[in-house]
Amino acid sequence: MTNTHALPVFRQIVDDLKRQIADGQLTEHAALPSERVIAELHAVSRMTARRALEAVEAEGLAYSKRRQGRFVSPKRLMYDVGSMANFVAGAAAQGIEIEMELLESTTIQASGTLVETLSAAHGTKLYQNTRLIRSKGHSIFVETETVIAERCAALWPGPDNVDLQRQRYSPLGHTAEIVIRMCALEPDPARLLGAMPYQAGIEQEQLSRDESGAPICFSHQIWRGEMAQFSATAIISR
Amino acid sequence: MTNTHALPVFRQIVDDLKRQIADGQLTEHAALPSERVIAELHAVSRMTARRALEAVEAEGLAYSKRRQGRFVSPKRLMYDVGSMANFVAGAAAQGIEIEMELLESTTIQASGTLVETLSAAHGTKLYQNTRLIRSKGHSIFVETETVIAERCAALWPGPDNVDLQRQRYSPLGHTAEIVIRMCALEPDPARLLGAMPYQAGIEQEQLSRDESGAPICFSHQIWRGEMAQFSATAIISR
DNA sequence: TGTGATCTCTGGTATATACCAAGATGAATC
DNA sequence: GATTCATCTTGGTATATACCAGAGATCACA
Repeated sequence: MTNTHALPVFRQIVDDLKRQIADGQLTEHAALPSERVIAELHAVSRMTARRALEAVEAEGLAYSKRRQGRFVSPKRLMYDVGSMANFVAGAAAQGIEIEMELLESTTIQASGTLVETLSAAHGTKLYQNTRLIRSKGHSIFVETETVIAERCAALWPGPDNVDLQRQRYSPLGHTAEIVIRMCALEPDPARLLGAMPYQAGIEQEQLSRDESGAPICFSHQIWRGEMAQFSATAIISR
Repeated sequence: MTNTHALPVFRQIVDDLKRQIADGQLTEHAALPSERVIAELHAVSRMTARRALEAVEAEGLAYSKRRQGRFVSPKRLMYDVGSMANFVAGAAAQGIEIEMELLESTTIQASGTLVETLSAAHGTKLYQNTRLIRSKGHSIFVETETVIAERCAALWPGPDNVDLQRQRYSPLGHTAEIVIRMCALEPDPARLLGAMPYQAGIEQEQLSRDESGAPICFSHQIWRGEMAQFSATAIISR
Protein backbone atom coordinates (compact mmCIF):
# COMPACT_ATOMS: atom_id res chain seq x y z
CA MET A 1 0.00 0.00 0.00
CA THR A 2 1.53 3.30 -1.08
CA ASN A 3 0.66 6.62 0.34
CA THR A 4 1.52 10.19 -0.47
CA HIS A 5 0.85 13.30 1.55
CA ALA A 6 -2.13 11.76 3.33
CA LEU A 7 -2.21 10.38 6.85
CA PRO A 8 0.30 7.56 7.30
CA VAL A 9 -1.31 4.19 6.74
CA PHE A 10 -0.71 3.01 10.29
CA ARG A 11 -2.35 6.19 11.56
CA GLN A 12 -5.46 5.43 9.50
CA ILE A 13 -5.61 2.00 11.07
CA VAL A 14 -5.25 3.59 14.50
CA ASP A 15 -8.18 5.87 13.75
CA ASP A 16 -10.23 2.90 12.61
CA LEU A 17 -9.51 1.03 15.84
CA LYS A 18 -10.19 4.10 17.98
CA ARG A 19 -13.49 4.59 16.22
CA GLN A 20 -14.49 1.00 16.94
CA ILE A 21 -13.64 1.50 20.59
CA ALA A 22 -15.52 4.80 20.78
CA ASP A 23 -18.51 3.31 18.98
CA GLY A 24 -18.71 0.53 21.47
CA GLN A 25 -18.13 -2.19 18.87
CA LEU A 26 -15.18 -3.09 21.03
CA THR A 27 -16.07 -2.99 24.71
CA GLU A 28 -13.86 -3.04 27.81
CA HIS A 29 -11.46 -5.98 27.84
CA ALA A 30 -12.60 -7.13 24.40
CA ALA A 31 -9.82 -8.49 22.22
CA LEU A 32 -8.58 -6.28 19.41
CA PRO A 33 -7.82 -7.92 16.08
CA SER A 34 -4.36 -9.50 16.15
CA GLU A 35 -1.43 -8.04 14.26
CA ARG A 36 -1.76 -10.65 11.55
CA VAL A 37 -5.49 -10.17 11.15
CA ILE A 38 -5.14 -6.41 10.83
CA ALA A 39 -2.34 -6.86 8.33
CA GLU A 40 -4.59 -8.96 6.13
CA LEU A 41 -7.67 -6.83 6.71
CA HIS A 42 -5.96 -3.60 5.72
CA ALA A 43 -3.62 -5.22 3.22
CA VAL A 44 -0.48 -4.00 4.96
CA SER A 45 2.57 -5.74 6.31
CA ARG A 46 2.50 -7.13 9.79
CA MET A 47 5.01 -4.52 10.96
CA THR A 48 2.67 -1.75 9.92
CA ALA A 49 -0.27 -3.40 11.65
CA ARG A 50 1.94 -3.73 14.67
CA ARG A 51 2.82 -0.05 14.65
CA ALA A 52 -0.86 0.79 14.63
CA LEU A 53 -1.63 -1.50 17.56
CA GLU A 54 1.33 -0.21 19.51
CA ALA A 55 0.13 3.33 18.95
CA VAL A 56 -3.33 2.47 20.27
CA GLU A 57 -1.63 0.90 23.25
CA ALA A 58 0.59 3.92 23.83
CA GLU A 59 -2.50 6.09 23.92
CA GLY A 60 -3.78 3.97 26.77
CA LEU A 61 -6.78 2.71 24.85
CA ALA A 62 -5.57 -0.86 24.89
CA TYR A 63 -3.27 -3.12 26.83
CA SER A 64 -1.44 -6.17 25.63
CA LYS A 65 -0.98 -9.59 27.11
CA ARG A 66 2.01 -11.37 25.77
CA ARG A 67 1.11 -14.29 23.53
CA GLN A 68 -2.57 -13.70 24.14
CA GLY A 69 -3.50 -10.54 22.33
CA ARG A 70 -4.41 -6.91 22.85
CA PHE A 71 -7.50 -5.82 24.72
CA VAL A 72 -9.52 -2.68 25.19
CA SER A 73 -8.57 -0.79 28.34
CA PRO A 74 -11.26 -0.21 30.97
CA LYS A 75 -12.41 3.27 31.85
CA ARG A 76 -10.45 5.61 34.06
CA LEU A 77 -10.90 5.83 37.81
CA MET A 78 -10.90 9.14 39.65
CA TYR A 79 -8.63 9.64 42.63
CA ASP A 80 -9.13 12.70 44.78
CA VAL A 81 -5.67 13.43 46.08
CA GLY A 82 -6.98 16.53 47.85
CA SER A 83 -8.90 14.63 50.48
CA MET A 84 -6.14 12.06 50.09
CA ALA A 85 -5.60 8.57 51.18
CA ASN A 86 -9.18 7.63 50.66
CA PHE A 87 -8.91 6.34 47.17
CA VAL A 88 -10.67 3.18 48.25
CA ALA A 89 -13.47 5.05 49.99
CA GLY A 90 -13.84 7.35 47.03
CA ALA A 91 -14.00 4.46 44.65
CA ALA A 92 -16.66 2.82 46.82
CA ALA A 93 -18.71 6.00 46.59
CA GLN A 94 -18.56 5.68 42.83
CA GLY A 95 -19.75 2.10 43.10
CA ILE A 96 -16.40 0.66 42.10
CA GLU A 97 -15.08 -2.29 44.00
CA ILE A 98 -11.38 -2.32 44.74
CA GLU A 99 -9.27 -5.33 45.60
CA MET A 100 -6.01 -5.06 47.50
CA GLU A 101 -3.37 -7.72 47.58
CA LEU A 102 -0.53 -7.53 50.06
CA LEU A 103 2.57 -8.56 48.17
CA GLU A 104 5.13 -8.05 50.88
CA SER A 105 5.28 -6.90 54.45
CA THR A 106 8.57 -6.41 56.20
CA THR A 107 10.19 -4.57 59.05
CA ILE A 108 13.27 -2.64 58.03
CA GLN A 109 15.63 -0.06 59.43
CA ALA A 110 15.80 3.47 58.13
CA SER A 111 18.66 4.13 55.73
CA GLY A 112 19.52 6.07 52.62
CA THR A 113 17.01 8.58 51.34
CA LEU A 114 14.34 7.31 53.73
CA VAL A 115 16.27 8.88 56.60
CA GLU A 116 15.93 12.32 55.08
CA THR A 117 12.43 11.86 53.73
CA LEU A 118 10.99 10.62 57.01
CA SER A 119 13.27 12.70 59.26
CA ALA A 120 14.07 9.50 61.09
CA ALA A 121 17.39 8.53 62.59
CA HIS A 122 19.46 5.84 60.93
CA GLY A 123 18.25 2.44 62.04
CA THR A 124 14.80 3.58 63.12
CA LYS A 125 12.28 0.76 62.93
CA LEU A 126 10.07 1.00 59.87
CA TYR A 127 7.23 -1.11 58.55
CA GLN A 128 7.24 -1.50 54.81
CA ASN A 129 4.34 -2.89 52.81
CA THR A 130 3.89 -3.42 49.13
CA ARG A 131 0.40 -3.75 47.78
CA LEU A 132 -1.19 -4.29 44.42
CA ILE A 133 -4.52 -2.56 43.91
CA ARG A 134 -6.98 -3.95 41.39
CA SER A 135 -10.45 -3.24 40.21
CA LYS A 136 -12.47 -6.05 38.64
CA GLY A 137 -9.30 -8.07 38.36
CA HIS A 138 -7.52 -5.36 36.42
CA SER A 139 -4.37 -3.98 38.02
CA ILE A 140 -4.36 -0.25 38.69
CA PHE A 141 -1.38 0.60 40.82
CA VAL A 142 1.36 -0.75 43.06
CA GLU A 143 2.06 0.93 46.35
CA THR A 144 5.07 0.71 48.58
CA GLU A 145 4.36 2.27 51.93
CA THR A 146 6.93 2.95 54.59
CA VAL A 147 5.69 3.72 58.08
CA ILE A 148 7.62 4.82 61.13
CA ALA A 149 6.68 2.16 63.63
CA GLU A 150 6.89 4.16 66.85
CA ARG A 151 4.97 7.16 65.52
CA CYS A 152 1.84 5.24 64.75
CA ALA A 153 1.78 2.31 67.13
CA ALA A 154 -1.74 3.14 68.26
CA LEU A 155 -3.16 3.75 64.82
CA TRP A 156 -1.47 0.87 63.19
CA PRO A 157 -0.78 -2.34 65.09
CA GLY A 158 1.97 -3.48 62.74
CA PRO A 159 2.51 -5.97 59.97
CA ASP A 160 0.91 -8.84 61.85
CA ASN A 161 -2.44 -7.16 62.03
CA VAL A 162 -5.16 -8.90 60.10
CA ASP A 163 -6.96 -5.74 59.06
CA LEU A 164 -3.72 -4.38 57.73
CA GLN A 165 -4.86 -3.92 54.19
CA ARG A 166 -7.67 -1.59 55.12
CA GLN A 167 -5.81 0.27 57.82
CA ARG A 168 -3.74 2.37 55.50
CA TYR A 169 -6.79 3.89 53.93
CA SER A 170 -8.27 5.28 57.06
CA PRO A 171 -6.69 8.66 57.58
CA LEU A 172 -3.17 8.39 58.85
CA GLY A 173 -1.77 11.77 59.67
CA HIS A 174 -3.16 15.26 59.19
CA THR A 175 -1.49 16.59 56.10
CA ALA A 176 0.27 15.03 53.16
CA GLU A 177 2.61 16.38 50.55
CA ILE A 178 1.93 14.80 47.21
CA VAL A 179 3.92 14.77 44.02
CA ILE A 180 2.63 13.37 40.75
CA ARG A 181 4.67 12.88 37.63
CA MET A 182 4.72 10.88 34.45
CA CYS A 183 7.24 8.07 34.38
CA ALA A 184 8.35 5.00 32.50
CA LEU A 185 7.26 1.75 34.13
CA GLU A 186 10.27 -0.23 35.30
CA PRO A 187 10.17 -3.94 34.50
CA ASP A 188 9.17 -5.01 38.02
CA PRO A 189 6.12 -2.80 38.53
CA ALA A 190 5.26 -3.26 34.84
CA ARG A 191 5.05 -6.99 35.39
CA LEU A 192 2.87 -6.54 38.46
CA LEU A 193 0.60 -4.21 36.55
CA GLY A 194 0.47 -6.42 33.49
CA ALA A 195 1.90 -3.60 31.42
CA MET A 196 4.78 -3.42 28.97
CA PRO A 197 8.08 -2.44 30.57
CA TYR A 198 9.00 1.19 30.08
CA GLN A 199 5.61 2.25 28.82
CA ALA A 200 4.42 5.55 30.23
CA GLY A 201 2.77 5.53 33.64
CA ILE A 202 2.16 7.78 36.60
CA GLU A 203 4.28 7.93 39.71
CA GLN A 204 2.93 9.37 42.92
CA GLU A 205 4.70 10.09 46.18
CA GLN A 206 2.92 10.97 49.38
CA LEU A 207 4.52 12.08 52.61
CA SER A 208 2.04 12.11 55.48
CA ARG A 209 2.66 14.17 58.60
CA ASP A 210 0.98 14.28 62.00
CA GLU A 211 -0.35 17.38 63.82
CA SER A 212 3.12 18.48 64.79
CA GLY A 213 4.38 18.21 61.25
CA ALA A 214 6.46 15.13 61.92
CA PRO A 215 6.52 12.62 59.07
CA ILE A 216 4.61 9.41 59.72
CA CYS A 217 4.42 7.60 56.47
CA PHE A 218 5.92 7.74 52.99
CA SER A 219 4.02 6.13 50.17
CA HIS A 220 5.24 5.54 46.66
CA GLN A 221 2.64 4.55 44.10
CA ILE A 222 3.08 3.49 40.50
CA TRP A 223 -0.06 3.70 38.41
CA ARG A 224 -1.03 2.44 35.04
CA GLY A 225 -1.22 5.85 33.44
CA GLU A 226 -4.32 5.23 31.41
CA MET A 227 -6.18 4.15 34.56
CA ALA A 228 -5.37 7.21 36.57
CA GLN A 229 -7.10 10.52 36.91
CA PHE A 230 -6.20 12.71 39.84
CA SER A 231 -8.31 15.49 41.23
CA ALA A 232 -7.57 18.11 43.83
CA THR A 233 -9.04 21.32 45.14
CA ALA A 234 -6.73 24.28 45.37
CA ILE A 235 -7.27 27.19 47.68
CA ILE A 236 -5.89 30.56 46.71
CA SER A 237 -4.14 31.75 49.83
CA ARG A 238 -3.76 35.49 49.86
CA MET B 1 23.71 -9.63 16.22
CA THR B 2 21.97 -12.66 17.71
CA ASN B 3 20.71 -12.86 21.19
CA THR B 4 19.29 -15.61 23.35
CA HIS B 5 17.66 -15.32 26.75
CA ALA B 6 19.50 -12.11 27.61
CA LEU B 7 18.13 -8.59 27.51
CA PRO B 8 16.87 -7.72 24.04
CA VAL B 9 19.55 -5.97 22.02
CA PHE B 10 17.60 -2.76 21.68
CA ARG B 11 17.13 -2.71 25.45
CA GLN B 12 20.88 -2.95 25.94
CA ILE B 13 21.31 0.05 23.66
CA VAL B 14 18.68 1.90 25.67
CA ASP B 15 20.60 1.18 28.86
CA ASP B 16 23.80 2.40 27.25
CA LEU B 17 22.17 5.67 26.24
CA LYS B 18 20.52 6.11 29.62
CA ARG B 19 23.85 5.59 31.30
CA GLN B 20 25.45 8.24 29.14
CA ILE B 21 22.69 10.67 30.06
CA ALA B 22 22.94 9.83 33.76
CA ASP B 23 26.73 10.12 33.66
CA GLY B 24 26.50 13.57 32.19
CA GLN B 25 28.34 12.59 29.01
CA LEU B 26 25.21 13.77 27.29
CA THR B 27 23.89 16.97 28.82
CA GLU B 28 20.56 18.77 28.40
CA HIS B 29 19.67 19.39 24.77
CA ALA B 30 22.76 17.57 23.55
CA ALA B 31 22.23 15.54 20.39
CA LEU B 32 22.00 11.79 20.78
CA PRO B 33 23.74 9.65 18.17
CA SER B 34 21.55 9.29 15.09
CA GLU B 35 19.77 6.07 14.21
CA ARG B 36 22.34 5.25 11.56
CA VAL B 37 25.29 5.96 13.83
CA ILE B 38 23.93 3.77 16.58
CA ALA B 39 23.23 1.02 14.07
CA GLU B 40 26.86 1.04 13.00
CA LEU B 41 28.23 1.53 16.50
CA HIS B 42 26.34 -1.43 17.96
CA ALA B 43 26.38 -3.43 14.75
CA VAL B 44 22.62 -3.72 14.52
CA SER B 45 20.10 -2.84 11.86
CA ARG B 46 18.80 0.69 11.69
CA MET B 47 15.35 -0.49 12.76
CA THR B 48 16.78 -1.90 15.97
CA ALA B 49 18.69 1.31 16.64
CA ARG B 50 15.48 3.16 16.00
CA ARG B 51 13.57 1.06 18.50
CA ALA B 52 16.16 1.89 21.12
CA LEU B 53 15.98 5.62 20.46
CA GLU B 54 12.20 5.56 20.43
CA ALA B 55 12.24 3.78 23.77
CA VAL B 56 14.51 6.44 25.26
CA GLU B 57 12.15 9.03 23.88
CA ALA B 58 9.09 7.27 25.28
CA GLU B 59 10.71 7.36 28.70
CA GLY B 60 10.90 11.11 28.41
CA LEU B 61 14.68 11.18 28.49
CA ALA B 62 14.93 12.55 24.97
CA TYR B 63 12.87 14.42 22.45
CA SER B 64 13.13 14.29 18.70
CA LYS B 65 13.15 17.02 16.09
CA ARG B 66 12.14 15.80 12.70
CA ARG B 67 15.03 15.75 10.25
CA GLN B 68 17.37 17.15 12.85
CA GLY B 69 17.96 14.47 15.40
CA ARG B 70 17.15 13.44 18.94
CA PHE B 71 18.19 15.45 21.95
CA VAL B 72 18.45 14.99 25.70
CA SER B 73 15.40 16.30 27.53
CA PRO B 74 15.89 19.06 30.11
CA LYS B 75 15.11 18.45 33.76
CA ARG B 76 11.60 18.45 35.15
CA LEU B 77 9.91 21.54 36.52
CA MET B 78 7.79 21.45 39.64
CA TYR B 79 4.28 22.84 39.63
CA ASP B 80 2.48 23.27 42.92
CA VAL B 81 -1.16 22.79 41.99
CA GLY B 82 -2.19 23.13 45.63
CA SER B 83 -1.46 26.83 45.81
CA MET B 84 -2.46 26.85 42.17
CA ALA B 85 -2.19 29.25 39.34
CA ASN B 86 1.21 30.45 40.41
CA PHE B 87 3.27 28.18 38.28
CA VAL B 88 5.13 31.18 36.95
CA ALA B 89 5.77 32.61 40.41
CA GLY B 90 6.84 29.20 41.66
CA ALA B 91 9.22 28.78 38.78
CA ALA B 92 10.69 32.22 39.44
CA ALA B 93 11.34 31.20 43.05
CA GLN B 94 13.33 28.25 41.68
CA GLY B 95 15.30 30.64 39.52
CA ILE B 96 13.72 29.37 36.33
CA GLU B 97 12.66 31.90 33.75
CA ILE B 98 9.42 31.24 31.95
CA GLU B 99 8.33 32.69 28.63
CA MET B 100 4.72 32.99 27.61
CA GLU B 101 3.53 33.43 24.07
CA LEU B 102 -0.07 34.37 23.38
CA LEU B 103 -1.12 32.30 20.41
CA GLU B 104 -4.72 33.35 20.14
CA SER B 105 -7.14 35.63 21.92
CA THR B 106 -10.79 35.68 20.98
CA THR B 107 -14.19 36.56 22.34
CA ILE B 108 -16.69 33.76 21.99
CA GLN B 109 -20.16 32.85 23.17
CA ALA B 110 -20.80 30.03 25.59
CA SER B 111 -21.97 26.81 23.97
CA GLY B 112 -21.62 23.07 24.26
CA THR B 113 -19.87 21.67 27.29
CA LEU B 114 -18.63 25.13 28.33
CA VAL B 115 -22.19 26.03 29.30
CA GLU B 116 -22.29 23.25 31.87
CA THR B 117 -18.71 23.57 33.02
CA LEU B 118 -18.93 27.29 33.64
CA SER B 119 -22.62 27.33 34.68
CA ALA B 120 -23.10 30.09 32.13
CA ALA B 121 -26.14 30.63 29.96
CA HIS B 122 -25.93 29.89 26.26
CA GLY B 123 -24.43 32.86 24.47
CA THR B 124 -22.70 34.33 27.51
CA LYS B 125 -19.67 36.41 26.54
CA LEU B 126 -16.43 34.56 27.12
CA TYR B 127 -12.80 35.48 26.60
CA GLN B 128 -10.69 32.67 25.29
CA ASN B 129 -6.90 32.71 25.22
CA THR B 130 -4.41 30.15 24.07
CA ARG B 131 -0.87 30.40 25.32
CA LEU B 132 2.33 28.49 24.87
CA ILE B 133 4.60 28.37 27.89
CA ARG B 134 8.32 27.84 27.43
CA SER B 135 11.41 27.72 29.55
CA LYS B 136 14.75 28.48 27.92
CA GLY B 137 13.14 28.16 24.53
CA HIS B 138 11.86 24.67 25.30
CA SER B 139 8.09 24.26 25.15
CA ILE B 140 6.46 22.99 28.31
CA PHE B 141 2.72 23.29 27.98
CA VAL B 142 -0.13 24.81 26.01
CA GLU B 143 -2.99 26.41 27.85
CA THR B 144 -6.44 27.30 26.64
CA GLU B 145 -8.20 29.48 29.15
CA THR B 146 -11.86 30.42 28.99
CA VAL B 147 -13.02 33.29 31.18
CA ILE B 148 -16.53 34.55 31.83
CA ALA B 149 -16.21 38.19 30.82
CA GLU B 150 -18.76 39.75 33.17
CA ARG B 151 -17.60 37.87 36.26
CA CYS B 152 -14.11 39.23 36.19
CA ALA B 153 -14.35 42.59 34.49
CA ALA B 154 -12.53 44.25 37.35
CA LEU B 155 -9.81 41.66 37.71
CA TRP B 156 -9.23 41.17 34.07
CA PRO B 157 -9.63 44.03 31.60
CA GLY B 158 -10.15 41.76 28.62
CA PRO B 159 -8.21 40.57 25.62
CA ASP B 160 -7.02 44.04 24.64
CA ASN B 161 -5.10 44.50 27.82
CA VAL B 162 -1.36 44.71 27.38
CA ASP B 163 -0.49 42.90 30.58
CA LEU B 164 -2.74 40.06 29.58
CA GLN B 165 -0.11 37.42 29.64
CA ARG B 166 0.75 37.95 33.27
CA GLN B 167 -2.77 38.62 34.45
CA ARG B 168 -3.87 35.03 34.48
CA TYR B 169 -1.16 34.09 36.89
CA SER B 170 -2.19 36.43 39.58
CA PRO B 171 -4.83 34.63 41.61
CA LEU B 172 -8.17 34.63 39.87
CA GLY B 173 -10.86 33.20 42.07
CA HIS B 174 -10.72 31.59 45.49
CA THR B 175 -10.81 27.90 44.86
CA ALA B 176 -10.06 25.71 41.90
CA GLU B 177 -10.97 22.15 41.09
CA ILE B 178 -8.13 20.45 39.34
CA VAL B 179 -7.96 17.21 37.40
CA ILE B 180 -4.74 15.69 36.15
CA ARG B 181 -4.50 12.72 33.84
CA MET B 182 -2.18 11.11 31.39
CA CYS B 183 -3.14 11.55 27.75
CA ALA B 184 -1.94 11.16 24.21
CA LEU B 185 -0.85 14.41 22.61
CA GLU B 186 -3.14 15.30 19.72
CA PRO B 187 -1.36 16.47 16.56
CA ASP B 188 -2.08 20.17 17.13
CA PRO B 189 -0.72 20.54 20.66
CA ALA B 190 2.05 18.08 19.80
CA ARG B 191 3.19 20.39 17.03
CA LEU B 192 3.11 23.38 19.35
CA LEU B 193 5.10 21.49 21.94
CA GLY B 194 7.57 20.12 19.43
CA ALA B 195 6.58 16.61 20.41
CA MET B 196 5.57 13.58 18.41
CA PRO B 197 1.83 13.28 17.85
CA TYR B 198 0.15 10.81 20.17
CA GLN B 199 3.08 10.42 22.50
CA ALA B 200 2.13 10.38 26.16
CA GLY B 201 1.62 13.69 27.92
CA ILE B 202 -0.26 15.20 30.80
CA GLU B 203 -3.62 16.91 30.61
CA GLN B 204 -4.75 19.27 33.32
CA GLU B 205 -8.11 20.94 33.78
CA GLN B 206 -8.74 23.72 36.28
CA LEU B 207 -12.08 25.24 37.13
CA SER B 208 -11.71 28.39 39.22
CA ARG B 209 -14.57 29.68 41.36
CA ASP B 210 -15.10 32.94 43.23
CA GLU B 211 -16.09 33.35 46.90
CA SER B 212 -19.69 32.42 46.17
CA GLY B 213 -18.65 29.27 44.36
CA ALA B 214 -19.57 30.60 40.95
CA PRO B 215 -17.24 29.50 38.15
CA ILE B 216 -15.01 32.22 36.76
CA CYS B 217 -12.52 30.55 34.56
CA PHE B 218 -11.86 27.19 32.98
CA SER B 219 -8.34 26.33 31.98
CA HIS B 220 -7.21 23.37 29.95
CA GLN B 221 -3.50 22.67 29.89
CA ILE B 222 -1.58 20.12 27.86
CA TRP B 223 1.91 19.40 29.15
CA ARG B 224 4.88 17.60 27.79
CA GLY B 225 4.68 14.73 30.24
CA GLU B 226 8.39 14.46 30.88
CA MET B 227 8.53 18.15 31.81
CA ALA B 228 5.76 18.00 34.35
CA GLN B 229 5.83 17.28 38.04
CA PHE B 230 2.82 18.28 40.07
CA SER B 231 2.75 18.78 43.78
CA ALA B 232 -0.09 19.37 46.19
CA THR B 233 -0.73 19.38 49.89
CA ALA B 234 -3.66 17.36 51.12
CA ILE B 235 -5.46 17.95 54.38
CA ILE B 236 -7.15 15.07 56.09
CA SER B 237 -10.56 16.38 56.97
CA ARG B 238 -12.10 14.44 59.81
C1' DT C 1 -12.61 -39.80 32.32
C1' DG C 2 -8.40 -37.83 32.60
C1' DT C 3 -3.86 -36.81 30.93
C1' DG C 4 -0.30 -35.59 28.10
C1' DA C 5 1.39 -34.47 23.42
C1' DT C 6 0.69 -31.51 19.63
C1' DC C 7 -0.73 -27.84 16.89
C1' DT C 8 -2.19 -23.07 16.21
C1' DC C 9 -2.10 -18.42 17.33
C1' DT C 10 -0.13 -14.70 19.75
C1' DG C 11 3.01 -10.89 20.57
C1' DG C 12 8.21 -9.83 20.79
C1' DT C 13 12.60 -9.42 18.60
C1' DA C 14 15.65 -8.64 14.74
C1' DT C 15 17.35 -7.83 9.90
C1' DA C 16 17.68 -5.83 5.37
C1' DT C 17 15.88 -2.76 2.37
C1' DA C 18 13.64 1.20 0.12
C1' DC C 19 11.83 5.63 -0.38
C1' DC C 20 10.40 10.45 1.22
C1' DA C 21 10.80 15.29 2.65
C1' DA C 22 13.03 18.73 4.83
C1' DG C 23 16.87 20.78 7.83
C1' DA C 24 21.94 21.84 7.64
C1' DT C 25 25.88 22.87 5.17
C1' DG C 26 28.96 24.56 2.09
C1' DA C 27 30.38 25.61 -2.58
C1' DA C 28 29.52 28.19 -6.57
C1' DT C 29 27.60 32.20 -8.19
C1' DC C 30 25.83 36.94 -8.40
C1' DG D 1 28.54 40.14 1.38
C1' DA D 2 24.34 37.97 -0.16
C1' DT D 3 21.95 34.50 -2.86
C1' DT D 4 21.21 30.16 -5.07
C1' DC D 5 21.57 25.44 -5.37
C1' DA D 6 23.21 20.80 -4.88
C1' DT D 7 24.46 17.49 -1.44
C1' DC D 8 24.47 15.09 2.83
C1' DT D 9 22.11 13.80 6.93
C1' DT D 10 18.10 13.11 9.56
C1' DG D 11 13.95 11.02 11.21
C1' DG D 12 9.44 8.87 9.41
C1' DT D 13 7.06 5.44 6.80
C1' DA D 14 6.49 0.92 4.79
C1' DT D 15 7.49 -3.93 3.26
C1' DA D 16 8.96 -8.69 3.52
C1' DT D 17 10.90 -12.00 6.15
C1' DA D 18 12.47 -14.98 9.96
C1' DC D 19 12.58 -16.96 14.32
C1' DC D 20 11.22 -17.54 19.39
C1' DA D 21 8.47 -18.93 23.38
C1' DG D 22 4.41 -19.43 25.68
C1' DA D 23 -0.92 -19.52 26.12
C1' DG D 24 -4.89 -22.03 24.61
C1' DA D 25 -7.38 -25.39 22.29
C1' DT D 26 -7.57 -29.90 20.45
C1' DC D 27 -6.96 -34.53 19.88
C1' DA D 28 -5.23 -39.12 20.63
C1' DC D 29 -4.44 -42.38 23.90
C1' DA D 30 -4.36 -44.77 28.36
